[in-house]
Amino acid sequence: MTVKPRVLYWFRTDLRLHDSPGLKAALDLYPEVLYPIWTWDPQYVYNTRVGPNRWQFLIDCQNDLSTNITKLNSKSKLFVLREAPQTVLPKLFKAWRITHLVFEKDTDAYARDRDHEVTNLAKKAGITIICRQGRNLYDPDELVDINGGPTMTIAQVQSAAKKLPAVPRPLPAPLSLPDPGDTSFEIDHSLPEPLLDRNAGYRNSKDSSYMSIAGPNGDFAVPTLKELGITPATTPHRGGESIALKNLADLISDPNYIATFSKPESAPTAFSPQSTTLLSPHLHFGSLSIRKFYWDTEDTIVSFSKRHKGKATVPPTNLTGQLLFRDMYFGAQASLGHKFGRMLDNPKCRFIPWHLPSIYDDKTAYPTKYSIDSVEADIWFKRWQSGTTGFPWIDGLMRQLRTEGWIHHLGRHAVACFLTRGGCYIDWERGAEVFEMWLLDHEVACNAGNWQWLSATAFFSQYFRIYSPITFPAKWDKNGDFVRKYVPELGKYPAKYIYEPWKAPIADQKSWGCVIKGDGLDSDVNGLDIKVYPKPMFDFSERRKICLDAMKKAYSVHIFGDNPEVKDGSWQELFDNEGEGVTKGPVGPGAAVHGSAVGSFTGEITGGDATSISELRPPEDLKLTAGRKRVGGQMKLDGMIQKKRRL
DNA sequence: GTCCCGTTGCAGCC
DNA sequence: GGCTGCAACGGGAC
Repeated sequence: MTVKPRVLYWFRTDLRLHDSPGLKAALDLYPEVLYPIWTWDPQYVYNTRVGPNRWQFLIDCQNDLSTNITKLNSKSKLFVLREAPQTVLPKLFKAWRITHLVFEKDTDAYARDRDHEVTNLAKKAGITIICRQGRNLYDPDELVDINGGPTMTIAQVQSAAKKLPAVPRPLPAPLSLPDPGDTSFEIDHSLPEPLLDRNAGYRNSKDSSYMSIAGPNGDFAVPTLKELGITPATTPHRGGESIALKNLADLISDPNYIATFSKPESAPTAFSPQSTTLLSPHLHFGSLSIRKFYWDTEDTIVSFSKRHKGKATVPPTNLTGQLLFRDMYFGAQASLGHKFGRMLDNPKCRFIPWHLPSIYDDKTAYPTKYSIDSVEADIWFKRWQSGTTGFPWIDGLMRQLRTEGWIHHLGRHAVACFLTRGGCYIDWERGAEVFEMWLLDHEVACNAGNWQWLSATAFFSQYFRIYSPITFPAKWDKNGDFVRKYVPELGKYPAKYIYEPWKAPIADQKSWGCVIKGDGLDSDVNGLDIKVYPKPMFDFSERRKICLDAMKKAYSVHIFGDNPEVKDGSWQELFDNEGEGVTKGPVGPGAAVHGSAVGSFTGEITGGDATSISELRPPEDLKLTAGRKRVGGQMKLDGMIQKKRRL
């Protein structure tokens, strides 16, 4: 007599019912019972840099999926387990007499480690594992095999794709699901190791209910932000398969938009509506299938092309091309693993002696802190993060990112170029950490890849192409509507001064209700009803020149993350910094410290509370690491007096 | 070795 | 809106 399969379907990055190759494989087993589960690991919840907006988006996705599962089977729903998969799954195998564990392939470096461990545990328990690829157009591992290494150009992806099977058509959502079995169980709850709580800045209470495996009511319900003790989300963008499919359908109903889309020509200043699809968060959480996106788009393009010969755009600038870039970054990560997410050991990432370099953990080689080689650079970094650089375009973008969790791709270019090779000369890993915390659509591979691209450390090398925070936005938005929306204190400024308000005469500034003054810490002027917007934190053209020279030098040295000089510190001898030392900070690239040695101070990325635009806090709120205090006209920094720079 | 190209720069000129 | 010079990179095709 054959035993009917009892299946655990483990949802991870596929929070949907449509086009789920994994779910189809599970149903094809004709199981006796099927438990749709999600494991929510407290260790991950506390230790991963994630702001309230992304948690909320995930919770939206889970709630929507749970509702949709119940529609297929009134006894079923998404069973959320609040324990690490590595510990809870073996217990479930036993308690629920499971025969099969089914999940979707995940090539993220950390996910591979986790899945490897889970697979071994399942094997030990005699469980059959079924794993299907549904996260990318092409299986990243196959892409890498065909390419013969990490995919570093879009041409490599396109050429490898030609040799791979066509992208499969999306699968329909199932019409019914088998019953879940008896969900009662008696197992010991494994509490996580002492928690680091990287998101303490977002947490307004220490929850205890969270620490129960099946939730406070024992019903495996999706947790709420309140249960997680996290401040409410501020983003208007909401998650879930239902919303994703509706948004996609709305876009597809405009074939002209779909077929003539060209990313470089889409305005980064557009909001309400934005100029791109804003479907990336759904691709990240899997509430939208990439194959559904691809084929709905491709079919629309083909049909449009028949009617309008030569008018449709093509990859890589068109919509399907955007998906190829996603696969390119996944391919790079699939090949390079953990080291793709950082400079150290990364053979493709150029070494550049940025300010605020990472201090890598000796054991894991992960950056845990950063070295404050230049106090001024740390202040620039915090001002960048908080949207108080004094450059309205940069600040508007960072405030949009912080409150809404999404900014246009070219906006990301602008702020990333500004932080790294085109302004502050700060380590791209600092920027990537902030994006990781705040972006709804944060994808490890795409984030690390794009930051390396923009910092011209990998993928891209024309470092002399620098985005101006003044002329670039003006090209799209002469009137500065974007700035008026996200930097409302400048709302009354005329278009002439909207991107460089410091050039306006003081009397005019006053009459427009906002004076350009200080460094972002000032909140009012003599208690009058006049707002304050900071002076630019540096002379952009001066910094541009300094960065260009420094990049030229770094390119001539030509060493990468896996060069021994990077690890042993002897890279310093290769860089002739002509006196621009560790503590000279204010101008020029600092002689950064990597590996063992540590600068005068160390910093850590912390979350600020995401509030509405009008309530955004100054950079102090983001906990200036070096403990900045106002002392007269000077900044006191843990005993060091740093003369304030004036333009 | 040379040439051409690379999803998304800028300023000045016409 | 399109062109060129800027000072100039790396990889691949030939």
